[in-house]
Amino acid sequence: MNEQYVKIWKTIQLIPVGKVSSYGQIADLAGLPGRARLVGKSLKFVPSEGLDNKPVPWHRVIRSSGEIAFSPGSDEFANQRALLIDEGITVKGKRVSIKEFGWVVDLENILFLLLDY
DNA sequence: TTTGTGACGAAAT
DNA sequence: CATTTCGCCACAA
Repeated sequence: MNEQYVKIWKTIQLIPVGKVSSYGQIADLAGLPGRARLVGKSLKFVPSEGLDNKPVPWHRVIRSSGEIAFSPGSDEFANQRALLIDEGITVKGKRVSIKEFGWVVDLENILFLLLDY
């Protein structure tokens, strides 16, 4: 099991319902600055059963530009979009309304309590 | 070993 | 806005 992936997944589990984070932010919070691409890669292997008996809300991770990473029209795109909307997050086209719901910057304040570095 | 490719990002143009 | 350029780096060919 890849150590870095686990750290990334654990960090993603800290994103509250109704909020989103970016690949880069997750990388930073996971202690892997500059490794946004690695986050994307890890999401490909997210355990569908979850981790530590908790789900890994991969759909709450989007680009720093505020857009969903998948190409509009793909099944993956439709899937993520639906999951976000189900949580009450508005998505226009491929753009998530960050202005309304914002990034999970507060994560930095509670991170040290939940993650062991 | 070199090269191309990513669920990326920031800055410059 | 959109495009380019460069940084990052695991992985496959």
